[in-house]
Amino acid sequence: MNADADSTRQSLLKAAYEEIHRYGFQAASLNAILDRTGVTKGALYHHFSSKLQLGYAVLDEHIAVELESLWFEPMQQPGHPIEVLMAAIKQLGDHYECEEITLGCPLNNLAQEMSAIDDGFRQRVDTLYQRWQSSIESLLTRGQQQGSVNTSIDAADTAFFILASLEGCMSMAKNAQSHDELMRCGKGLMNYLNSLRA
Amino acid sequence: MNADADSTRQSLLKAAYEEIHRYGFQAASLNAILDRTGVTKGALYHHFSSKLQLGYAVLDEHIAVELESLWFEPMQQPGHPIEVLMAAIKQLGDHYECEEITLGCPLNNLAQEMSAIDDGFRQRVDTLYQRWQSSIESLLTRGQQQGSVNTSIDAADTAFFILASLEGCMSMAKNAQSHDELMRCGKGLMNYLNSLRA
DNA sequence: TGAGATACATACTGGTTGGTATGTTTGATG
DNA sequence: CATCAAACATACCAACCAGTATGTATCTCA
Repeated sequence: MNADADSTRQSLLKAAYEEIHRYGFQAASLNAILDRTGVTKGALYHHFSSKLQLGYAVLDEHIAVELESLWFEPMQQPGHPIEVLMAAIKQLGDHYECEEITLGCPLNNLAQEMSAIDDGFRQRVDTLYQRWQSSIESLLTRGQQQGSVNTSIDAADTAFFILASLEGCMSMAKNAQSHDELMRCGKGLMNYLNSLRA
Repeated sequence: MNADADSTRQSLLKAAYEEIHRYGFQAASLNAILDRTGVTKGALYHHFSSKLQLGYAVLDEHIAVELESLWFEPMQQPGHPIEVLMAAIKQLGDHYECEEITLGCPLNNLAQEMSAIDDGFRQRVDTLYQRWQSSIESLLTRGQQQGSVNTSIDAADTAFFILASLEGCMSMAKNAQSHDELMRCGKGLMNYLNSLRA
């Protein structure tokens, strides 16, 4: 694939991501994506064999990459595990504020919409959630070994609950369409995280 | 409206609820709902002026009623607030197990899908969430007055976080398609609730 | 018993959807 | 320079969608 071809592919992915983020996968219109990019239908079907494959590519190549820089990288920071976690959540909240709270977490949106009706989506989302969860889990385990995190908790279960709460907070904020509600929820989450200290 | 007319209306609401629960509102097909019920299109548009109004009716007359019996009634039980809360959550989890975990919480599904693109849905969901939250809040407040709940927490913020976590847990379980994951998440939630005791 | 409203039933429409068939242009390679 | 595949472009299609126009039973009530 030459450079031009790759750039049209990327612009399709970006436009598809935005369209899906706003309207969901099923309601996302290929024609709208084409209008937005100026790409023609022939070009789209040259790069992606179907709407479904385009959706998978958005997950694999766009959302997964964004999650990498927005979450997995901040989690690599040194320091007190609880504080690293809080900082990562805070950063996620800030980014989330910028790009329209009302659109929700792209990953959670797709999970909600598609996991019950398409297994390809479900498995991809599941893989990302598992990586997400284990990144939290290993942070907690490290803290337990260092003596900075309460050893009476189960790291895996707790990590899972933290992730669920985080998604729940973003979900509630999306519906309330209010940053205040997100902050409110964030407060509850921070309280909980503090209760995990040793 | 006579008894026959009301029963066709109810069967439309039920089928619409099921179709929406599985595929979402936008992807729900009126023809599929008609096939499922044996009702004709003329009858449907006699009872509901549009697909949107049908969707609103599903929220107002089906989901709201279900939430009433599944949550608000159990919350009226006497006893230790934290234990009442836990019992209500457990009951919700049991019911949730029966009717296909993979379909998710009907209210949360609609919130996710529609709140960003239709204000009628958003406001209805918001109202239900607010009632849901304040039912938890008043339980916590009662506990604080009785001395059974930690007085250092903010009842409103905490109630909001509990609700968000609950929705998050159901959301994660939906994607994982596993009751084990729901239980895992429930364990985390129970731990958190226990930490709120005085 | 007759008039009018309620409760349907049937057939249809315009618009949109994802997808395809068939072309043309462009760029790499021998 | 010729060749061939990659990278598009245009026009079209059948299926489906929500919604409507128009007709007909049935039920109520004066």
